[in-house]
Amino acid sequence: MTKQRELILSILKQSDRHLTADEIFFLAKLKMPSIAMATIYNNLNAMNEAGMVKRLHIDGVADCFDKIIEPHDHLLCDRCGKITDIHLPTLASSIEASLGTEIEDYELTVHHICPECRRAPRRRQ
Amino acid sequence: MTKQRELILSILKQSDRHLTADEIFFLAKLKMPSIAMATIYNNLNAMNEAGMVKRLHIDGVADCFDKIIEPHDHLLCDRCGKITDIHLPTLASSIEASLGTEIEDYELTVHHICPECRRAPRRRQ
DNA sequence: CTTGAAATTAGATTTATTCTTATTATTGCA
DNA sequence: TGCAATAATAAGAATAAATCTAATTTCAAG
Repeated sequence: MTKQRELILSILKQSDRHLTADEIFFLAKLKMPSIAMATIYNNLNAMNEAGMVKRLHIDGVADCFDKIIEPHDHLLCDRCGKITDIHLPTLASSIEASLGTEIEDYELTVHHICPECRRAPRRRQ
Repeated sequence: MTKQRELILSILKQSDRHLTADEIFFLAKLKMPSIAMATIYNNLNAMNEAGMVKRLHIDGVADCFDKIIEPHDHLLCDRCGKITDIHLPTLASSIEASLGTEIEDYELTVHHICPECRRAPRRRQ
């Protein structure tokens, strides 16, 4: 565990949002000005492989990276773009039951219009 | 509905796979050599917005485009990368029930190891 | 203190996608 | 039919995310 990796991980852990590589790069540079973008990607990719973080693709946005606390899915508001974590604990097993076969993992992004946007519609900033 | 759009749509409809913009471009050029890549993207994006086709992001691969017949999800083999369509008709309503709110749509990619790969393991080609 | 392995840096490169501008096709209307 | 207005396309330049390369640095072990 290098200093750089520790830094990247702590940035992710301290954030309550999903960060892009670019945002992580910016935040990391504040504490370690010499850090390179390649290091960000090297570490994020390695940690993604190792299951320590999760790469997250949301349409029309650069890939984000998510700290892993417990398995969860994402709820995306199609109006404002806000992403909320959701927990659907029974989903994996119900997918397995439907398919009749064991699964490794899944990625689920649910689209909806969040309550705020229902009241006061507004395009994605 | 322009000739180009018709062509792109027919290519998608005739395919049993998910095609990348590049593959569509190649196939379209066979029938209409003057067609430009920008036209492929313009039309795919427009049709994606209109809900006629669906942009599909699979990790590590260029975005694919899927004809829309009926709502379905995708089963990805983590070994060979093969994508299979799956149908989980009750999922949307069970997500709605879990969340207690109406949803617009969802995207689900299930990861597994396909039967062939279980027998004779092999990396993604 | 050396050595060697592993990680990092810096920046060039790649590649999917979008943008721009000029051109072409299509439509509505006189 | 002719002509203006509109929309779509073509071609290729531009962009930006992500990866790769090669040189440098770090760090642990002897």
